[in-house]
Amino acid sequence: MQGKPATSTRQAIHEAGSALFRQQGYAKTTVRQIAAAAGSDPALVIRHFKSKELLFLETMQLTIDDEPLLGAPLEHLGERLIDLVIGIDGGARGVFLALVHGSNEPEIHKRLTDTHENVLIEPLRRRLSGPDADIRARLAASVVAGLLYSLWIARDETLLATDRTTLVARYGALVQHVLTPAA
Amino acid sequence: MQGKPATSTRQAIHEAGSALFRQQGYAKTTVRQIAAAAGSDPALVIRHFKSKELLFLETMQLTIDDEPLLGAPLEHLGERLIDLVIGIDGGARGVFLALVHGSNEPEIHKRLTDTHENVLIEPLRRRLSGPDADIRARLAASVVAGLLYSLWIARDETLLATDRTTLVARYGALVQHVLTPAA
DNA sequence: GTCTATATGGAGATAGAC
DNA sequence: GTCTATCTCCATATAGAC
Repeated sequence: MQGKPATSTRQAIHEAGSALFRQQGYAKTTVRQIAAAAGSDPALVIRHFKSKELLFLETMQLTIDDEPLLGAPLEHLGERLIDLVIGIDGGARGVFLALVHGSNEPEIHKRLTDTHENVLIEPLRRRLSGPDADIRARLAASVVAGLLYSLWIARDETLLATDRTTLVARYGALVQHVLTPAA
Repeated sequence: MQGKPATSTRQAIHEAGSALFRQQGYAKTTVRQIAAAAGSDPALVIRHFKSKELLFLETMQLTIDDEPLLGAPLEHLGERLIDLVIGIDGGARGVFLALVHGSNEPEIHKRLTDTHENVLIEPLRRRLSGPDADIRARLAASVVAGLLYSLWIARDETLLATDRTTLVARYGALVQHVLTPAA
């Protein structure tokens, strides 16, 4: 593995790190494992990314595709968001869990907080108006995060086995309820 | 520290471990730190508790005082629960966070799942009736967990700074909404 | 850019004298 | 029951030859 161009090695490390962090989390993943999985060695990992933590922060990023939310009618925003969130693929779920489990580390915690703000709160707030738009967006984000907590962190087997349509309808109605300003 | 009775040493280790796990989490707390804080040594920690993990599981336990919930009128259950949960003291909060952060470890994850079931879901289900009592209790537990997530895990500064009464009223109404059977 | 070898500093757990 | 000394294993990160 000597003649490999730099960009390839860097990318191989990036991909190996991303996969291992998602599967095992920050603490249990070692620089040696990443190097082995990338067909490289520990020194290269550090040389390319400065430290294990920086590699983690570079690979563990979550974004959301706004469009389904921006395009949805206001009165179906709750259902739409829950549908989006339940449909999140395994990769993004791994990133979320890695951030949560690793958030003992201050830098990782900061990333988790920013992600909560950018992925959940901000897209909602953009669709709301009125004096308490901000607090309503934050409360709704809490409710959505609660579902993620139950499904992925605590792993409530009953909810995991519940029909998706039911969950979207019932939980979505709840989110809708916080989003709607008091009459 | 030679003449100390066994029960004292054991208890000192128990207390030191409990405090350190709550403050620093599982991964960052070492057996050596626990021993030092207890005025003892690493060998005694293992001798008394078999392993670091078993000491963690023995010290990191959460329970809830049911009475305020059992005594509350059904139509104020939501508010009552949110009031209870927001008032949780720093010690219990530390235990919760240690369980969440440590839940990469299978045994710790099991403890977190059990705690979710026993502390949130079960007390609610006991107050509900009807065919979908179970699912309503689980959805309500999700909503409550969402608040814990926002306040303690993601640490939404705006929500943390929000007046307790407002939070109890608004978020409690939401919980109440899931708890109430569809008309 | 790459990789071998190593520096440096821990960790959890155990053996065995007191 | 207690503690000293140590075993064994592993980590992140770096130095320096190619």
